[in-house]
Amino acid sequence: MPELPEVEMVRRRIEARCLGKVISEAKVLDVSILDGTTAIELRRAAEGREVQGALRYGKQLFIELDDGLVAVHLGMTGDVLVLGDDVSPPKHARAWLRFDDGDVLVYDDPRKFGSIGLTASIRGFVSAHGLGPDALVATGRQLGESMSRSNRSVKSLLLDQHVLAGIGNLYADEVLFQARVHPLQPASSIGETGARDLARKIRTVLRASIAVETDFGRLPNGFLLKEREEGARCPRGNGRIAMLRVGGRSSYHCPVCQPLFRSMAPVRRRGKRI
DNA sequence: GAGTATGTTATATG
DNA sequence: GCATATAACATACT
Repeated sequence: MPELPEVEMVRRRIEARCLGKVISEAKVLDVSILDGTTAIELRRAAEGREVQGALRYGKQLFIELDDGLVAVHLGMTGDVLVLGDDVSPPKHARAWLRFDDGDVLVYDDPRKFGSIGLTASIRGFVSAHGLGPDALVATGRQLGESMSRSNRSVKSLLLDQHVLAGIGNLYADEVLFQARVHPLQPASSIGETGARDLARKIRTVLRASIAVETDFGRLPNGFLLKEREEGARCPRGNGRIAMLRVGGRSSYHCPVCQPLFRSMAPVRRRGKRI
């Protein structure tokens, strides 16, 4: 489910359905999803409060209450549903907020990699977690700065939330395909121009997905996500899609469109002499 | 049973 | 201590 565009969809859902509602009951069904808080604390923070906003930073979601924010991370399989009183909750509901009008906001998460916590401010949360700039607003300069001083592969950097917040495995592949960059290309070889182009492609790809409500089938032609599997035809007609592992994650790419250029000298660390 | 999965982080390694 | 790579987390599905 959840990379930046999917989280943005959830944010919009909450904004559309929950704004101005007062929480009558906050219930935690599985405490293992709580991060840095307890069920008691969450109740105290939420019950009787009004939902004033739904915000997002990278993949992180925030439900703004009168006094503080509920921080929700969807992990790998998390989702937030807003259901009527009469609808039975999904099988893997882990927590819910019931509103005074009977609607229920349900946090559903089969694999329980997600989390729910409390925070006083987004600024504080972002700095405490060391998150990089949100992928939708990150500049080429910011990206180039991080890339230039890393010996890692460009894909590992795109996935690193300390560098850039919001890109996950699927969108990383799409961005690299659009930019015609091989996932294993050393980040330090990307250069200023390359980083500017990557930053542009990141915005294009994320916006395109949000525009089709993350329904990959409705993406325009030319998007890898429409058919991201080994042996599929390259969307540009240049060959077959191949898969390799980068940092333990499957990485689909077109070896023809995205050749690997070997390679440049690694970044020299401080203090090293030849 | 084996292998895979949209994420993060603790732990290991050099 | 730092940069980087890998294992582990829990569950469902092919």
